[in-house]
Amino acid sequence: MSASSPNPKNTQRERLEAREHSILKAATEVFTAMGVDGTTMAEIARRAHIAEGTLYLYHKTKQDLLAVVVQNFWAELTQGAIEAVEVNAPVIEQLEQLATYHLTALIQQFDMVGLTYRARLRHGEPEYQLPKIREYVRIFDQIIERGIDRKELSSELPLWQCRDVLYGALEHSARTLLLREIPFDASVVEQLLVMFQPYRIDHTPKEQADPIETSTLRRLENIEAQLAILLGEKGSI
Amino acid sequence: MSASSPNPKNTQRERLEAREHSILKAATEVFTAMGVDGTTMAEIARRAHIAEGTLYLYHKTKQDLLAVVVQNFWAELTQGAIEAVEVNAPVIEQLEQLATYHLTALIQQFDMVGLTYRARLRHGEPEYQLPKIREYVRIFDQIIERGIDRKELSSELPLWQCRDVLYGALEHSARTLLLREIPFDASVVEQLLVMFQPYRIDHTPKEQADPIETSTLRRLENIEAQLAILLGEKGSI
Amino acid sequence: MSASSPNPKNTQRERLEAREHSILKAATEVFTAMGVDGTTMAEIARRAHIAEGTLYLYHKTKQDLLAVVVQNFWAELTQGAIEAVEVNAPVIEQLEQLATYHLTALIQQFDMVGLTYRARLRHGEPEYQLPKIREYVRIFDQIIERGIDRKELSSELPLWQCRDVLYGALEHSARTLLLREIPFDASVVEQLLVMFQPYRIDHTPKEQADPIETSTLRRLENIEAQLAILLGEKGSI
Amino acid sequence: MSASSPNPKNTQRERLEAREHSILKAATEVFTAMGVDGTTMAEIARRAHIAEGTLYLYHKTKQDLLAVVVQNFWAELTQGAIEAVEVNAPVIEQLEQLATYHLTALIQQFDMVGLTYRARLRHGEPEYQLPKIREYVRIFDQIIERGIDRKELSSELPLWQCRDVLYGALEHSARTLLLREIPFDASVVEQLLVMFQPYRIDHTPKEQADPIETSTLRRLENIEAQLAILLGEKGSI
DNA sequence: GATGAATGAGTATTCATTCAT
DNA sequence: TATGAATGAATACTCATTCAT
Repeated sequence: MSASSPNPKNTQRERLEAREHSILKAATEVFTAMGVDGTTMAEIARRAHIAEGTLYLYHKTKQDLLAVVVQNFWAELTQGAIEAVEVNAPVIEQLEQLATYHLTALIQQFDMVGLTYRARLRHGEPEYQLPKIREYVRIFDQIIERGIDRKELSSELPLWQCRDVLYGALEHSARTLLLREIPFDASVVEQLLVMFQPYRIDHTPKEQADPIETSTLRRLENIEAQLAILLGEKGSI
Repeated sequence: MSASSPNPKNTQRERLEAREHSILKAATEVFTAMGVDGTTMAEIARRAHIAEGTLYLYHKTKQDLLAVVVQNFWAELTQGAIEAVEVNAPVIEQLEQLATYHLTALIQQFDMVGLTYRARLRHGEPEYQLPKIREYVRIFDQIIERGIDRKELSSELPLWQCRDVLYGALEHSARTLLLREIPFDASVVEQLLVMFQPYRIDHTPKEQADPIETSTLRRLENIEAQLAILLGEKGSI
Repeated sequence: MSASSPNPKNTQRERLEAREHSILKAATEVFTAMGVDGTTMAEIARRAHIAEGTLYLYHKTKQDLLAVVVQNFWAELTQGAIEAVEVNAPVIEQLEQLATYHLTALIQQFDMVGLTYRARLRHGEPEYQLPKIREYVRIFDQIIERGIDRKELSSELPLWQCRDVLYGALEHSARTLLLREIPFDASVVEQLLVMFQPYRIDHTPKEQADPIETSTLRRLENIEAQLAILLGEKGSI
Repeated sequence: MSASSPNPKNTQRERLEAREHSILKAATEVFTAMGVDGTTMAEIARRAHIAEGTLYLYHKTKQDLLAVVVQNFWAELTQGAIEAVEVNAPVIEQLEQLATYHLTALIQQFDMVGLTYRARLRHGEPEYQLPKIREYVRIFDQIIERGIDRKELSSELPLWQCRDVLYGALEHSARTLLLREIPFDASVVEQLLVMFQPYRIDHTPKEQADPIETSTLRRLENIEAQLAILLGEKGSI
């Protein structure tokens, strides 16, 4: 690297990255606008200002390209969610922030949801989990964990049941809000937060839980842990 | 056809209906097994034991046939839901029955959910509502209305917000339960019913169930269910 | 079947057969003229006056079509060979007739030899024998068998060694004769027939023809043939 | 390479030759294993450990590379044949040695025969002769010439007819022997050698050929020579 | 109504070849 | 010379839909 050129090697790499980016941009536009079947590799290439063959240097298959587009969406969503949540706020507020962000984002880019389902299909395997979705989902889990750590939430909270309810409800609500052409509705989020009420821990001192009951809980936890091992933790998101 | 036949004119009509039925059956099988893109009109015709051209006497396009298949599914789902709900039970129980039925049915025929989304797409129109789905959704509304009539629920209850949460959560839960190969999980339904608590009008004041205790019981039930799976009763609900 | 139409059912069948025939004709022309790789399904369809898709109703694959074209060639060759051989002539003459016919036919349609090799390739199997070739080859065997039956040939004759020598030599000779633009050369056939001398059972002892004398005559005949070419009768055999 | 190296300039040339050699080796392997169509320049480059573009510095097109590969094969075959033939043995034995060598070699590397035919095709030109094959074929001619010189063979022997029969028969025999999974069969060679019997000159004294006949022969030879000129010696191998 | 042969538009993918570094 | 990223032409095959019997 000579002094006259601060990053000469990058010239090439940067070009490649710029291309990769323009391909992704073009693909996202076309997939979103035309749907998976309506999308042509030729059209993506045209919009990315490259030759059709070049597309295949970056993505082996139309399906692969779709998967990358979708992954990309969830990665950006993750980034946005991280920024939307104030870590120091009460967890119940954090949940509200996450839910609000999720609902808003889905409403704005609902096409990506359809693409996500199409991207999951994989050689007859029933479902192919996109890794980036898992990362996104982790944000919810982290908030709950934080809440339990801070004694704001009961450790009894059934994690994935709540998670499924939250995301499922928000996704579906986004769909119908779009249908009704309503840009956003906070009451949906409110409804959902009710779900967490039973697990909120009031810090005003109250009676200690029954010690016998407590020991029962501990035994239950042991059993559950052992079951999880037996079941191989199959299919957990 | 003998003269003794009570409805000779039906012979012809019956034939048509039988054909229509076999087409629908074949189409449902193929769409479900092969996906929309993997399905060919030729294969449907073969399974229905009719000529390819005949298909088009009954359904103008592949899309239309898909739509009818999907409509049919929701119509049958509606029928099942009506039978699953005991009109005279407390509405909160009716909601539980509906939710349980819905979750169970989706888990068993989740492929139809994917088909439903594909059937909605309509030549660039953003969404094409399938009428039969509306009928299905009405069942929920009717229960709520019944509850308000009977003074069991507050008229403040935000109807469609709750509806979206309920259906969205159940659909998504069905998806992930399938993924985890769990045949059914009642706790999802229970979580959702909490949502209606604020709108319950309790006539006989009674103690609020301890949420922790409740959840403990639920967890016990889940453990039993999972043990059942391990013991080879997989697939039974 | 009404009397007014002698074969009404055939109308349809005949159409199909006519199509099949025109496809084969077109395919043969194009494959022969352009080579396997130079041949396009579109071009074949065009020449056969049918749609491209129709081609696939008759032949599942380009390879399959090629195979049929080649089979067809050998079937016709077989027919011609049967007609060219006089069953009642001395077997040595029959062999000459067969060899002459074979050489002549190959010279006229040598492209088919190349196609034959290309048609043999089959999914990585080293060689895929085309059944019609076997039938063709049987003609040689039958003559030999006939000769042994009639005591004109010794049963010591090594059947397939001689067969390979005969066909291999004729094919290669056809190739080089074409290269030299010589329409036919009887001396090749004569050379080959020498091979059968040791196995001839001569019933009427007679003088062995002087090989030199014979070859002199043959050369004279060739000269005449070549002069004929020079005089513009090129192409006639 | 240090200055003590006796030919420092060769370092560079040697590198080039090593590359050329590794390209040829790689190309031969891939063409042989995958067939012409199954072979990609990329794969050849990979096996030769060079960049794709570099291939084109050594060989202008894929066809050219194929031609070189084939030429190379025939050059090596020529070398082997020269070594296989004992110049001092009786010519009939030399012919046997050549035939045996040829048959053996073809059986071992029969893929090259197919490649040879594919290499001949040249942009619509009917045939494109590979020079190295001519050199190989010359070996046969040399043996015959030697035989005539040594008075072991008659000068009447029709050179190229015999040549075609020999090579054609051997090639075809190799093909079918492979098919029958027979590694080698000497009887094929034996069969072929019978062909030369009529032209063998017995050194036991016998009657002088008819002088008139002789002069006739001489006149014939003159005519043939003149005809050859007229025909332009076109296409002779 | 029923048939099924015919249609032909539509496209992902490959790969020999080029050319800017 | 060497590289390997970029090119883009080229094509077999599918399948929803039509229409002559």
